[in-house]
Amino acid sequence: MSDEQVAAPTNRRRISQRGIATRERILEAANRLMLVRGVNATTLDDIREASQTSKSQLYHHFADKQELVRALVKYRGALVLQRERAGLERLRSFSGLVRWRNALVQANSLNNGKYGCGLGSMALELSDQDEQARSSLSETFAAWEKLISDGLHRMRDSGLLRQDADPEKLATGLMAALQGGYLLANAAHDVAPMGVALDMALEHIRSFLVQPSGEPTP
Amino acid sequence: MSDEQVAAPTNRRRISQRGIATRERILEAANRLMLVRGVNATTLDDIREASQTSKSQLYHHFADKQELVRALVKYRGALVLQRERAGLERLRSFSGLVRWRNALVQANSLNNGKYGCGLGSMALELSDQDEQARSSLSETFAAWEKLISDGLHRMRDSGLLRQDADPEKLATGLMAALQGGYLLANAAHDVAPMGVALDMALEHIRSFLVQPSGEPTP
DNA sequence: TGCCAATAGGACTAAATAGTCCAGGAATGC
DNA sequence: GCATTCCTGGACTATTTAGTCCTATTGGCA
Repeated sequence: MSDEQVAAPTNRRRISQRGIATRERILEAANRLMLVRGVNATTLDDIREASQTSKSQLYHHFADKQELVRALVKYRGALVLQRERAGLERLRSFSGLVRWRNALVQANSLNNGKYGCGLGSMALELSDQDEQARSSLSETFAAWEKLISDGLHRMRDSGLLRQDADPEKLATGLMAALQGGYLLANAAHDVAPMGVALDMALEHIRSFLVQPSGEPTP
Repeated sequence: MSDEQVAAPTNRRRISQRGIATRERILEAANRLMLVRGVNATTLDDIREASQTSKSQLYHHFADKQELVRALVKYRGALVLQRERAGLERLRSFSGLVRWRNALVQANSLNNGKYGCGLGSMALELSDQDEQARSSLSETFAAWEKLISDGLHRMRDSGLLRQDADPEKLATGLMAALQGGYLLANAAHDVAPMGVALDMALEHIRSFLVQPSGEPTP
């Protein structure tokens, strides 16, 4: 309930609390439905019903479906970044990365690998269909990677990582492993490949530690 | 023209060459269109037009759109495996992996990262929508990974890889890096992240070489 | 309190799209 | 070469779905 700004409207009209709440309800419903069914397979009537609103409200808050989808891209991006910021902004050690990895794997295992990453699935579905959505998603991925690479920079600055470690490339590799892991887990309906993929990326990062220590990643 | 069996029909009816050719033409058009627009965003009329066929032919060869999509999943899977078999079945050295990586990156760079992997994009779009398609895709991924892990087994047996290398896990990690790389490249419309992701996976494999040798991956 | 814009409800329209049907032409087996 | 089955063309229907419109209600503000 602390994320009202996540759904902040962009227009200049006078706007009431009730209107904001409705808009939020629509986005929340779209988020839920489109995560499991995909964007194109979700109809506006589905969203209308799930959000307990009406057609006119949908079109009052969003010009058309495309604009709703674009708003959803931003909405989801803000949610993911909010969540990830919480988990990554104090990252200072390798074990912190392991905890981060475990949290993601555990969350995904709750639904047996289904649905995957909300951003990744939109990325494949929309990238070749809506340039604006694509670039918005691309920015979100970049911001997400930056959260990781910032942490790796801190680790390098504090002498944990060798100087020849490249935080940006390591972050990109980790993100690819994460997204690829989501994808394979989704296809297999089994979280295992996601764990394997993330472990590979973590091992790679570990190889840049100044003094390799600790157990192999679990 | 050596891939007629790729589109082999499954029914028991008497079937003519002409019928096979039409079916093939439909699948080929569906393949092309759905790669760039996605499955759900491609209509049967699009396919009818692109394949120079008629509605009745579509429904003569496929019960409905879902069955066409399922056939496409198999068709694409067969094409990918055919291509990958050619590139992987003689894999015996680390430099062979590097060549394989370069070929994939180069192919993807031709369209600036767009469209991604035909299997990966279907996986995210269909996995939560059509259980049959999902399991078919999952099998194809497994077969693809096996091509890789078989090669890694050969490398381990010949003493190139250390005994503690786990070919199956390494193959899963490599596949995740590949799919995640495709996804990020598609979102960014830039092939670079795909290269970084594959390099990470290759470095990881290289760390299991008995005597690390050669230049860093390009 | 009363005005006015924002919000809500929901029937309705238009367009897109999946799916059906039938009649005629082409292969194939006997 | 004839009958049977497959194959093709395209008009047609039914359904789904995006998008519109009109009326009623609510809430903020002078």
